[in-house]
Amino acid sequence: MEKARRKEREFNLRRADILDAAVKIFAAKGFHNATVAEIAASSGFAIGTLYQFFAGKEQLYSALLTEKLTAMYAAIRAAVGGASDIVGKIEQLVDSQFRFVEENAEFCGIFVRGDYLSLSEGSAELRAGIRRDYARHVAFIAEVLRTGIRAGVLREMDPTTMATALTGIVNSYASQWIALAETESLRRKTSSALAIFLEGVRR
Amino acid sequence: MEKARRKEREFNLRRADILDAAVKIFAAKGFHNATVAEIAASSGFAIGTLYQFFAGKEQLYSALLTEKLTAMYAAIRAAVGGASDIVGKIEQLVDSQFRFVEENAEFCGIFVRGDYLSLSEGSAELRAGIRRDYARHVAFIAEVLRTGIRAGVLREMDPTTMATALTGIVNSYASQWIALAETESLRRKTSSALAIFLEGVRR
DNA sequence: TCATATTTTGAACGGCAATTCACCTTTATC
DNA sequence: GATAAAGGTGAATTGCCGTTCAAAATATGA
Repeated sequence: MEKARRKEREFNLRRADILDAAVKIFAAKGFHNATVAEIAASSGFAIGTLYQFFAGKEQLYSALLTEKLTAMYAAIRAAVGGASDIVGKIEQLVDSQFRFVEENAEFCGIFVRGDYLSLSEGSAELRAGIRRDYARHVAFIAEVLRTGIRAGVLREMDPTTMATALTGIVNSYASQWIALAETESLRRKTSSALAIFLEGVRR
Repeated sequence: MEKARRKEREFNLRRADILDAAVKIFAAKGFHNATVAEIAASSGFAIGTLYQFFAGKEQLYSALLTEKLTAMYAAIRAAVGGASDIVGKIEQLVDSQFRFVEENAEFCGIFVRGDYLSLSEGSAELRAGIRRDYARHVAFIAEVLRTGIRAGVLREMDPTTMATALTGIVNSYASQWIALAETESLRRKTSSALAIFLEGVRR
């Protein structure tokens, strides 16, 4: 049936519209202060309609976070995979992360508010999932760094410890940039971040 | 009047008891999922009594955060002030921060939950205050680093940029330590953090 | 000891916002 | 064009806590 195809496409379009409206509102007011009514109004649907797309407010929020973060991690992996030498990979790591933040400033604002995980106790899965994905991301970075150590380019040091430092630096710059709503490109900080980290870990 | 003295002392003791109970509960469940009734029960008072000490739930939470953070920043400044050379100051910075986190693991857990600022829109002051104090802290670190640059020990680079990197590294280690509920001392990471940062910024 | 002031108490109130669902409106099928 | 299915609607329902406040308990002092 060709009908089902179109139906599904339209369903996904509407769903995406809702998510787009939701990002803005969640970023502006946080999970608890955003109301379902507001998201409905902003996306041009009635309250009840949202419940056709998402089982509830938390599921909507959860979908938003999970889908965007998955895309971010994928983009970073792709960028890193594109570079051949370790230093290039580290550069790509920082640069692709900064690029994502710039291109999704509104979404990333959710994390800077300090309340991105203010969920009811019931949905511990989202919390756990986000943590797990983050841990995997750090592990991925550690793996990249490990190859650098093996190759003798980076100094002997626990790669997870190094990866934690690198993500710390990157997140710190990104948070700062979002919090101050700077207009200048965040990527101009790439060289500073790299300079500090690379000199710090290079053999 | 000697009576007033004792009254005040007792008032402060009770107040501290409430805050102690509140830390545990807020750290375990976050601001929204913690109920006033729970905090009251846990501190051994009736609900109504809490309202003699704090005007409301948010004010209680606000007092908790503000007072502890003020103490933390003061402790760090004192530690840094105790060292004479730049490298010593940076060491103290990292070490005193880690010490605070270790000694106040429960409190710091509030920040790692990802919902420490999930407040009603009304109390933007707390949010603003916490941000302002953090910005001041970074500015303080930048000032310390600037002296290191002037002295020719650290490389020429915007000190605020350096400070942002340093706080990023430190926060990253601290968050990791709390999130994983590690039993080993966090301070064993001091040398790694310093190694990376110092090599990264040293001239 | 008793009257008065102070403090404590927790049931009841009230507001808020997520969710539901009976009723429309649109679309599909014959 | 009639009928049915699917999708959309938003007022009403519901449950949840923060907050209040009249009454009870306790402290003060003459």
